[in-house]
Amino acid sequence: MAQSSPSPPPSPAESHPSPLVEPVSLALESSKENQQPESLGLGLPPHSEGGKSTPSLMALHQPTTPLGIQELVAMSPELDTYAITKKVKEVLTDNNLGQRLFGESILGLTQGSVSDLLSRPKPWHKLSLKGREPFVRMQLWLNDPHNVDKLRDMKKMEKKAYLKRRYGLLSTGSDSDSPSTRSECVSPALASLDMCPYSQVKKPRVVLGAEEKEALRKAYLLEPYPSQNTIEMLASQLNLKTNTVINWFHNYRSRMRREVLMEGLPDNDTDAEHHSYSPSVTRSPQSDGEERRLQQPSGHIHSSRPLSANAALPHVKQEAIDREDEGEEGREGYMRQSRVQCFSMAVQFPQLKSEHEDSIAGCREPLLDSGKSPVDPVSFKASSEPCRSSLEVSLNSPSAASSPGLMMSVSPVPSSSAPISPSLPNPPSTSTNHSLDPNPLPPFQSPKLNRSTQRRNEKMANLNNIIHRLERAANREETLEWEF
DNA sequence: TTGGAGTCAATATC
DNA sequence: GATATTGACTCCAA
Repeated sequence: MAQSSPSPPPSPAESHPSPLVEPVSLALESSKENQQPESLGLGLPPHSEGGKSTPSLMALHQPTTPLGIQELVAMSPELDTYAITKKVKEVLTDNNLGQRLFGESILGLTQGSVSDLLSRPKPWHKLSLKGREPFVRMQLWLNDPHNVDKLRDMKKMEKKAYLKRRYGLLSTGSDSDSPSTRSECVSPALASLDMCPYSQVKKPRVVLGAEEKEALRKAYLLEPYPSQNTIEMLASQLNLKTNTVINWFHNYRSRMRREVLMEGLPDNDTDAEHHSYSPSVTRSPQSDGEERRLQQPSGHIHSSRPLSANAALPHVKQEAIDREDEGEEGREGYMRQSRVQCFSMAVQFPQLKSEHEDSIAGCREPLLDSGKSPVDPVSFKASSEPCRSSLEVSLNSPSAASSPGLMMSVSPVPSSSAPISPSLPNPPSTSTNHSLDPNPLPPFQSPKLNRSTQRRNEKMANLNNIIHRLERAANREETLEWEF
């Protein structure tokens, strides 16, 4: 915090992420001095509420507003999170203002969170109320004509405070606003010297090695939702705590899900092509919602009842479209298409199976190349879910050739979880046996789109490979040994 | 109890 | 030094 006692955040009652990061009262406060009502609104899109001020916005114009940010969020019309983050980044960059300052002063978030938000904003409709809060704050801030000035002032004050602290002009205990203060205190060096009270509570951060991550990714490909048993085995094989493995799976699912949400964004400067989530290096084409809906109702997509292709695909398409979120036609349409395409490819799999009974070795390679192109985690649940409870995974490190030393023995249940329908109508611009072809599409798109498509297809191929293997195992009741 | 969402904060990278 | 990544954590809902 730049100020030792910034004015209280708009909603004192609600949770602030950290005592260290208390936002100033942002635009709410600014309304006291700049009574420019139209500039303080949330930037209502024309379609929302007829473009008129909502009660929340009206309240914003009153300095004594009793409304907290949560109320504002609850009453806020849909905001374009991408546009907001884009604009915020622009303003911050143009004015040489850092994410940390902005986050702590305006959003009440730490730098890492701000970075995350700015580079990977979720669509508004995918956000919880709490998740929308920062975007409302950003919008309010953007609408404040003096936003930059205020932030600059804070920057100056923060610098002053820092210098004072640094040169002992201020008692060290008097302000805890700067993260640097704390980080100094908890630096490993100090911690190890027991010079800091925090050292007694702070655990050293676990840093997973590349091999461990790789192994976890591969395990994830097999079981995105591993059983306790699997987790424990993974943990012991990798010499990690079970909690670490659990956390890793949580985080990975969550982050992959978010990557999926980013898929098909319009070409703002957070172009989906350019900020892929590193753990996966690539992204997945399906969303969480899709994942769930595909495994839902009467079961899974892997119905044991043979479905006619012609019946299945339109149904799936319709379902995907029906449940797809309203609005954002461009993005969503794009995502929709890829999801449907991916799904339809997945359902085609049984057909492929017969064509590639002996292709396990061949299939393995793309799977193992997960650093390059892991399968869509999100969609994977849909595909793997039926097998989930039936996958017995055992790890035998010594026998594995690759470095993490992991081997899984997969013993799926018999065919109740098995395959779906055979041939489906081919999605446009894909070939009939594309699922094992890493680059099935002709380069008919722009280089950027083409790369994206290729990547997506690789992922689809991987997904199908996995499904293929699971299906085979299920059908043959055989045990597959999956090498890591 | 489990999983998703959101976040912190240490660390890595630019 | 600023930003990105990521393991860990809290909260909440099912």
